[in-house]
Amino acid sequence: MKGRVLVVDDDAALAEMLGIVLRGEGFEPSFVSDGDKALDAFRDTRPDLVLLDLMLPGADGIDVCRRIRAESGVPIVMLTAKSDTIDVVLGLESGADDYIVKPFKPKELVARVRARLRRTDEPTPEILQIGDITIDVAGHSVKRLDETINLTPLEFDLLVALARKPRQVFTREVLLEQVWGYRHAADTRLVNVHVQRLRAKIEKDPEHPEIVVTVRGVGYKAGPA
Amino acid sequence: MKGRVLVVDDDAALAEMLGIVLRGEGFEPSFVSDGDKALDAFRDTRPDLVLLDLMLPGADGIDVCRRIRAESGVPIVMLTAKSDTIDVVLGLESGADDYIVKPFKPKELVARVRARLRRTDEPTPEILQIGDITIDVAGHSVKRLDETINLTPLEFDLLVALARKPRQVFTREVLLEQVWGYRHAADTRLVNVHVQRLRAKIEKDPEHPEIVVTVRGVGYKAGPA
DNA sequence: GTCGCGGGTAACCTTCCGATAATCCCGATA
DNA sequence: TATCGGGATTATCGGAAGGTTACCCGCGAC
Repeated sequence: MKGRVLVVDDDAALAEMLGIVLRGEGFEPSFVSDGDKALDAFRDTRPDLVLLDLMLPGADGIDVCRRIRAESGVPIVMLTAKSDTIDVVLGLESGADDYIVKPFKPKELVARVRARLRRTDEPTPEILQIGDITIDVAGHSVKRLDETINLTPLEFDLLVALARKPRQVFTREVLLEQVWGYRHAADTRLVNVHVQRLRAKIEKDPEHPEIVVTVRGVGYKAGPA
Repeated sequence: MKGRVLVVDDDAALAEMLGIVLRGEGFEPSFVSDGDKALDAFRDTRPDLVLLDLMLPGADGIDVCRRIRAESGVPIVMLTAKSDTIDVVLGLESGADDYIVKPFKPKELVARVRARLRRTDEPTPEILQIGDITIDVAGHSVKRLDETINLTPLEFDLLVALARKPRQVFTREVLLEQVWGYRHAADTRLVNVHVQRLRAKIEKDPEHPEIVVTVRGVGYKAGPA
């Protein structure tokens, strides 16, 4: 079973206890005490599960939870000081999968961690990033800085095809084959039309595209440079 | 101690014996003989432990085990006809917690069942939250801000299936398989109707759904964005 | 029996999307 | 500046996808 667990908590004594318990059960814990550093730590360690204290210095637990959830579907278990209903609701709304009220029995914690890990045999959801556009492939959702953008199925597929290999140029023929499934298409101008529609929705300034860029004489690519 | 035990076995004589033994020890057994019906029975009875025969008509034991494990951390004890190593390995890999080789002594079975139940420090109450809808899976209850909403079993299963992976899109085919158990269904419009009925009950404004959202050309998902 | 309820089937309506085609724009080159 | 080619833009139409409603069937309660 996978076992990397990131513990985000500023209580040193508690963190030490968690370390002993988790290691004893075969997990590999890593630790960070500051909310602001949690996201960096998450990116570095890519844990299989996050244990997150609600009360933190720096960014608070709910904020951290949302940020992690924005870029990963990793299981998140919240630690809360008391059974405050509001906290619980907020925690779940912000994307946590479970919560444990302090004080808790080590066995209970381990049981919940195991339970969460068991149902995460799927790889973490695929999130693509181009400029300030974020794409959640499994959720078929596209955002610019938390602002949801509505794309048609075709527009979405087109964007994903480009974004999966950023900076690589795709000819119209290749796009027609990958996105439309047309082989040996004669007329490729169809691509132009849909690139245009896509730009109208996702570009800040459609006159000067930064997400889907034209490479004259060749085709299109995602991102600059 | 909790004691609901679901027995999945097609051997009527064995099932009867198990029933007598389990009842005699204070458990509440329920029975299903067909692998295909096991998952439905599991969802209906919400047992505290599952006794699962490896050889079954319909879906086989390993398949059933995986499906149950996909939606619950309930302890699963396998019954195997002979000490076939491959079967044992497969069984444990598919998520079973223990196995017993037939023929076995009733006392041994009871001992293992007790051991497994002891180790289940109360199953984590699975609470799902989508918008202002709260779902208590074990309690089969759905609320909007302390207001109880009455759902039919099918509607409930549909909602839970979606809510277990918020923001992830499910195609109608997948929903038909997960919720209805239909495999390779031809006509998927059935899903539309029940999504519609579900929305009428749980959405504040069914015209503009926020809990169960359509993703055109793909399917449905729980929650926004 | 019959009443009510849950669930499946089907018909109809509405909305939306994607392909085609026609036109415009712009930059490069002579 | 005239011309040409590649790309951008816009309008329109047919069809597909989803929503909505009505009806039917089966089953359990009474």
